[in-house]
Amino acid sequence: MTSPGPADTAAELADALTRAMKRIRRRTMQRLEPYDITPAQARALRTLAHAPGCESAETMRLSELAERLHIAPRSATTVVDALEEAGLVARTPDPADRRAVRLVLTAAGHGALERISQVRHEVAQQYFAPVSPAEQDALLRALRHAEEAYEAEPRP
Amino acid sequence: MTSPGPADTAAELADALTRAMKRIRRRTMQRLEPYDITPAQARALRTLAHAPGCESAETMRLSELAERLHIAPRSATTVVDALEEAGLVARTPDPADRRAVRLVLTAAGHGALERISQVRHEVAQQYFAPVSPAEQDALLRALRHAEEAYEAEPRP
DNA sequence: CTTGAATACTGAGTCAAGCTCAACATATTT
DNA sequence: AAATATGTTGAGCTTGACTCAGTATTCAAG
Repeated sequence: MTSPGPADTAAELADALTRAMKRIRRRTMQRLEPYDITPAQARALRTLAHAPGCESAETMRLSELAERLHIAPRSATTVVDALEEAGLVARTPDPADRRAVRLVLTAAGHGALERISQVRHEVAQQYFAPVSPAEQDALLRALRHAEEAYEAEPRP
Repeated sequence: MTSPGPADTAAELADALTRAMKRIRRRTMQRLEPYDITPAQARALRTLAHAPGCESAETMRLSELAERLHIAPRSATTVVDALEEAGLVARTPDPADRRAVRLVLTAAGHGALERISQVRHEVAQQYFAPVSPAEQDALLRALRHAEEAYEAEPRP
């Protein structure tokens, strides 16, 4: 509380980040509501779309989805049930392992995903409009820098 | 996906922000667990501490807390019940308006708050360690810039 | 081939943290 | 005196998770 060193900057950075995220999340949710996409579904869809090494096919196992969402497999079943009922995702058999279920995005699922990222883009663009492109770039680089370091050296 | 214009930067910025916040929140929670402070309680305490014009006394009405937390007054009652039971907050009568309840942090409440901000500082510092102080400053300024603009022109 | 492990589904019951609605007591304001 | 504001309470609902336990199918190793 005496000398405004790097400690304070980092803490204030965390605060500023929190505020920004709150704003952006809140708005995104608001604008996604009309489409009947719940936050949980949006998360699942985005996770499903960012399949790991699968460049070509958006196909993932239920267990893998659970892991990536940090939820229990039992919960993932319920989430996928909802997604399937909404016609956004289909459960298809895995040819290689007939116990497994592969989750594939339907056309509607792709559409929903499209809307989600569209809204995210718009909201973010609007929020960051007052920040100059150069500053935006700097921001992005700094965040990526921190993230890369985090990924490289994860202490759980 | 063709021309990396400002739209993409903003969107990627939102993504990066999301990731950063997730990391920081997750870690902070992990490190706060041993103290039996739930996220909701931490939020309430921090809100209570950042009383608006009250530089000297951390005193706030229940309705004000509800508003600032964006929760219903009914829910705020429950939150404060828990906080009071944990001995972190005390309900005291408002001398000026005897319907009202003023919420004041107890000594334990101040202690908890101290731990919370300590942990936040440490986690943030650790996460942003790979980012140079200059970059951190730039980051902070940019975020504040966006935030100020947001506050100035809120379109609900 | 049998056994054990893995993958997923299901049901039951729990929890946290919100919500609404409705009723109520007490104060304040008009 | 009547209307309004502040807070509390109870009941019941919702979301999005959780655990535990049991089942069916399939796979992999002995």
